[in-house]
Amino acid sequence: MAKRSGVLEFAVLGLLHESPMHGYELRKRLNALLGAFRAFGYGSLYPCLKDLLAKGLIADDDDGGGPAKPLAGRRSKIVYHLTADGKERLENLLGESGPASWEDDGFGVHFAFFGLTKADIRLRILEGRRSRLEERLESFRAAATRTRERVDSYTLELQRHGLESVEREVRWLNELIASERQMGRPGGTAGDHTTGGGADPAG
Amino acid sequence: MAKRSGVLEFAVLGLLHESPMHGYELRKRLNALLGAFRAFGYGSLYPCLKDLLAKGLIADDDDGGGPAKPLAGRRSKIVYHLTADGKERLENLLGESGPASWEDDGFGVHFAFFGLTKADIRLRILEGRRSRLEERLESFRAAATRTRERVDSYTLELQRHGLESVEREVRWLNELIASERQMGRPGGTAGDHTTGGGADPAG
DNA sequence: GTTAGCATGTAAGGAGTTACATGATTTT
DNA sequence: AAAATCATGTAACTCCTTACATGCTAAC
Repeated sequence: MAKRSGVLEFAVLGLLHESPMHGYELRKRLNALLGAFRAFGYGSLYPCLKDLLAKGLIADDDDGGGPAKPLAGRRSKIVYHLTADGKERLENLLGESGPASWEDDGFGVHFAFFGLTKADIRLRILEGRRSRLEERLESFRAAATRTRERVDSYTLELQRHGLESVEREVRWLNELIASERQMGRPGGTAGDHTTGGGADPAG
Repeated sequence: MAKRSGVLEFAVLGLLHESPMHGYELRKRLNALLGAFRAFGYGSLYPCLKDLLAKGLIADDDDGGGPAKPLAGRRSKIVYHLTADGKERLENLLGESGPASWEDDGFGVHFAFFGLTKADIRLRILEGRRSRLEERLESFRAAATRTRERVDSYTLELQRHGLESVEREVRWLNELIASERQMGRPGGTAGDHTTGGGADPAG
């Protein structure tokens, strides 16, 4: 049930919430936004837009906008925007803080739209992610201990690097969580967020 | 065409090359080996074994081994081993050094079996991976520069973290490449490999 | 006026996940 | 003998990728 929870759908809704866009531009923004951990092609994006359109979560500006097509029968750009239903769906997605938002993909999108997310949800997602990673660390370390004698140095090196990467992400999360907690103190307003500042992340 | 090139198939062949095993154990070893970046369930593994069996790349010990089943009609363990064809296929996979071996998944498996890989191939894969990552860095940085003004601090933080992760992997690769080059010097033997030793990987 | 890049789409299919279903063996 | 864990498997499904197909628009 957890699944990968439609990263694309979420990202598209989130981006269209900021401003209406057409597919081609959407794809660029998408890959700039998620670039670090995910990339989509047109073959994924356009069918997704089609679905969202069919579900009534987005609409193209052509509907009721009169003859907006400048030339022949086919328009060359289709600008999509969120509908009321789409906004509602996005709100629901933004409100989720379960397992789906801790997985690699899910976490990435959720984090990318933290600017639209309520403070308590942000914190729960960050903490969920952290314990997810800590679980992984434990099982890696357990597995590493059990099989240590019979692996070559390359395998070992791969495991070491993987482990360090995860440890690094945990430290990152710790900083973010601390920062969130400090922010939440005074009024409880979910407004502005100054990115850490200093806090030199020396190992 | 590059595809994701059957990570599972490769990993299974590689593990069975070390020693014959049954599915359940294979899965544990698999997830210990690749754990850092990939995990598979039985729903993936068993169909894969079935395929490999059908292709004649692996065989279960039951074939020609007489009545090895200790009890009733159903055996409770099925131990697989590589066939000659399977060994050949593995050799081919180990000899690949194209784009498929630079992608996230592909690289992971290839690296996991560097112990079985020839020195020149190892070097080519490491260098291929490095330039792949450097391409990514460039396009990220370009995208970041273009869209900098209109993203919130969380998006920025996500991109920064992603960028640093990639930079970190590049540094790791640099160390590995240097180590490979030094190793290759004297006799040209692809035998033993002492893992770096010191070389404190401080940021 | 042609190349390069913008822009939209579809059909076929690969790769793996989830949930389900079942039985054997070991531990308590 | 109950519980845990070992062990094997299947069917339905989701999500995404690849390759293909097409036309518009700006630059050179």
